[in-house]
Amino acid sequence: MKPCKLNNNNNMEPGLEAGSQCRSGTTCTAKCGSERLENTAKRRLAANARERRRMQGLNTAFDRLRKVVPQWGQDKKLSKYETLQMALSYIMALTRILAEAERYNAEKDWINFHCEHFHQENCHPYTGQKMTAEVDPYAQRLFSFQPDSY
DNA sequence: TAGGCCATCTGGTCCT
DNA sequence: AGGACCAGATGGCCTA
Repeated sequence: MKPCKLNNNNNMEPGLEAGSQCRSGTTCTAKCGSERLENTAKRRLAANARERRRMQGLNTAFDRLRKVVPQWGQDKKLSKYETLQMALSYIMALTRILAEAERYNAEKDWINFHCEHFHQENCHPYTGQKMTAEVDPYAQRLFSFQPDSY
């Protein structure tokens, strides 16, 4: 039999081992030991259940992440590792898009301002029209996102 | 059948 | 003290 390693039983003094004296005065015999084992087993089962719930929560979070991350081919669901890698790549791509868009807007404003004041005859001021990917080099460059290979 | 992925159990550690 | 978190072990399922 294993020694009384655990000190969580109220009847046991810390550090006592099987066969030594309990607080109640009884010896730590089969009954005491079996109660302790029972408590240990109960706590283990409770811990297992908590761990299961925790992992289920984690998996739910992974499923939610899979839904918002690009999936290359719908046939096979991304593994957890792939999901994290894809999320990382996706966030970086979106960050790049934002940065480029801001820079693009700044350039556009500056050009419009420059035209209004200095070169009106040669300018084609920005009208807010959408540009297609075929004619807009920025759009082509920004949406060429590919997942990292690993 | 080997390898990848996953769920679960378990013991240890940290935190409240 | 008890719960959360973590990492290692193990076994099942699936696919190439």
